Amino acid sequence: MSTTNIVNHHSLFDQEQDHEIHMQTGFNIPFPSNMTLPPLGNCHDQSLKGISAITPSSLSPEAANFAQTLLASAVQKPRQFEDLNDLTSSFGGAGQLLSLNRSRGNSWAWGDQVSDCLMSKRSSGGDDHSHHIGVSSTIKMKKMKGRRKVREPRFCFKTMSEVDVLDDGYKWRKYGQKVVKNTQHPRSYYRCTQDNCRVKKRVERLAEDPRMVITTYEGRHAHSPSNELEDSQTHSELTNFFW
DNA sequence: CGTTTTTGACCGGCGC
DNA sequence: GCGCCGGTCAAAAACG
Repeated sequence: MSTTNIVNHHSLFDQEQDHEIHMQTGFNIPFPSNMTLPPLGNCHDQSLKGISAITPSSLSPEAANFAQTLLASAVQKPRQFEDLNDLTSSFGGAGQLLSLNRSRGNSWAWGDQVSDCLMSKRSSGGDDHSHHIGVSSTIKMKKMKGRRKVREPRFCFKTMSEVDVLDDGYKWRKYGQKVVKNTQHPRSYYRCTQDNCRVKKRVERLAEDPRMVITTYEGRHAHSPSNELEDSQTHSELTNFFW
């Protein structure tokens, strides 16, 4: 991952919006200066609706963190991305973040619209290889009875990678694996090992192209990644910028 | 021996 | 209401 030179990152937004984002998300959001607006990518995969990023190779931790931060921010502040149908950024180093794109509405970010997506998906019928991201808001329903459902913001991105689990700087514990219909590859479920951190992520391979990995994050970390990087100090300035 | 993975059971939502 | 399906639990196994 050595030197992911994300120098020159300047915000696409004005300072006021930057500040607002920072207030909302608690994150500083650096935007690469070479971001462009590619044509709108069409993803037929329902699970990719919402926000997704396409990467040609495995993500460097920095790039993955950037993707998380940026996308989480987009989930939080969908309106600010309204003008930007897509975002494209590229990284040097280990991984390249080709494009970040979102479909209108941030469908997967907000629970109200999830059902709509499900219905439209179901109605499409046929041999669509799409598979939805299930409604998982009923966490611990039995234990906490009268607790209201809370929809955590989530986002996903697609990566060309040989390894399933991308190193994003966080520690994850696998808690489940499931074979989803019409796919030959199982879907894995991970939870952040940090105490009191309920962030989950799921990893699966794209049925159409097994070389592609779809990583879906749900929730946002309320802590820094617990990396055991030896030279974390040298990268700390970069890391701190992200987190 | 503490932590993580594996894996079938279980649960709730949804369509029929 | 029933069955399918995806998500989670949890006990046992595997790991280091």
